[in-house]
Amino acid sequence: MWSHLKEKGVELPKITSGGINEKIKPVLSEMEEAGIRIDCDGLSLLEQKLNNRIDKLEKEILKKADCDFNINSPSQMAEVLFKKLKLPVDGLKRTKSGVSTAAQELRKLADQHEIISPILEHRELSKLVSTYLKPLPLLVDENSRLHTHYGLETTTGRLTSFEPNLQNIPIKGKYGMEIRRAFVAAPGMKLIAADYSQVELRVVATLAQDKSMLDAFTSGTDIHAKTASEIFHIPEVEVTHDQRRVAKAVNFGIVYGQTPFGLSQAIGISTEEAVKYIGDYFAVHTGIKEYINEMIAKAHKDGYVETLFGFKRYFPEINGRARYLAESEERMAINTPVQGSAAELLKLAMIKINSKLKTQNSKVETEKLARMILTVHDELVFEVPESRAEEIAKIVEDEMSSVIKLPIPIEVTVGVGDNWAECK
DNA sequence: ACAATGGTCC
DNA sequence: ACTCGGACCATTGTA
Repeated sequence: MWSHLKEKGVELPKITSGGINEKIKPVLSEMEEAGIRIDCDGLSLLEQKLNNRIDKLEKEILKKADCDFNINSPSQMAEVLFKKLKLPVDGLKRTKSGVSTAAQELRKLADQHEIISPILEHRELSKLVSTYLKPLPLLVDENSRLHTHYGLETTTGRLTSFEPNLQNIPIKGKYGMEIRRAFVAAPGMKLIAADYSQVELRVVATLAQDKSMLDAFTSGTDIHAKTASEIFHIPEVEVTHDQRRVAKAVNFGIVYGQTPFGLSQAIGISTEEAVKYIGDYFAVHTGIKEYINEMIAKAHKDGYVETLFGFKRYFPEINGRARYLAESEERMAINTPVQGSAAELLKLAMIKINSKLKTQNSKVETEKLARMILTVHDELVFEVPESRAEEIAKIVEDEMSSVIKLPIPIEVTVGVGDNWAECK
């Protein structure tokens, strides 16, 4: 499907998507076995701290509601907010059972009642405690190491992580980094974190042969700033923080098969504005527009699309009468080659790096092994002897950025530290 | 045991 | 009326 890209400078190794999956299985097993060391005391200290705050917030919320109810229950929360306190429901999303109390909706009510702010903070903190701080320490082995399990059964070719899921460890917010600080290197070792920057946008630029995007990545410009200059019709140097934020959402949306409504919801603008931004975007990015049309056409005609390495995803409903299902599958047809090819790049890099590390490790004693211990979609984490950290960081960076030859650079950011948060 | 709701990540 | 890709997991409430 993508063989024509060869003339444009894309060189694929002799491996198929299925071949990659067979080759990565032993790599994943090794990573599962290796695990990652957790500072349980650190987590439990943070848990206590958050629990104290949660207690205070709970008292505050119940007092402001002037009744007793279960804050963790969306239905009871809706009852209190919209029946007892009579907060306005217009413009709020609804669920099957009533008015939504999702954080995104509650934020719209922040000015209406002082109960909203403590509720949002309570939600945030109780999420961190119940999903991460409490369960993770229960799962460590005798060496304080956490062993996730990796799965290969996704519709796009990405990996999954479960029991526990280590691919959704917090990073944003007030406490995200504090939690990542508890993912530590063993004594005498360092962690290395290496991630691809904007790999999905680089992949779609390549698949679509979109001139504007290829130029941006070749010259190393800030891709979101460039998009902002295109949709706001201003010079790149005049782009404001907020314009860049909007442009970033547009770029993300491209990869997702975005609709004006979806974009408007994502960044809180009107659908009219969203229509304008998307229209102006496609006026410049004709390659992307064509890519989208081609994937939709192919999915309708052949019933599937595929990734760079030939992974196929089928769309059984795309020619059916259910419009919603068909449109949903059209968006998947746009996204799957992008997300799936990016996943294949990372898998191939993992296979190559694992082999390289094996060669390197053959010279050292068991205690000084350099191991790949975690993968999070576009990021790899390693635990390596302190003395070899810089040398191995360089190897990882080189292997990741040269994993296959694209017409544009594949940039990699590498960081070394004593814990995951420090690797930036 | 299961669905609904909500939330974390890329 | 409703909507942008891919996952996993905790809690509540119902069956």
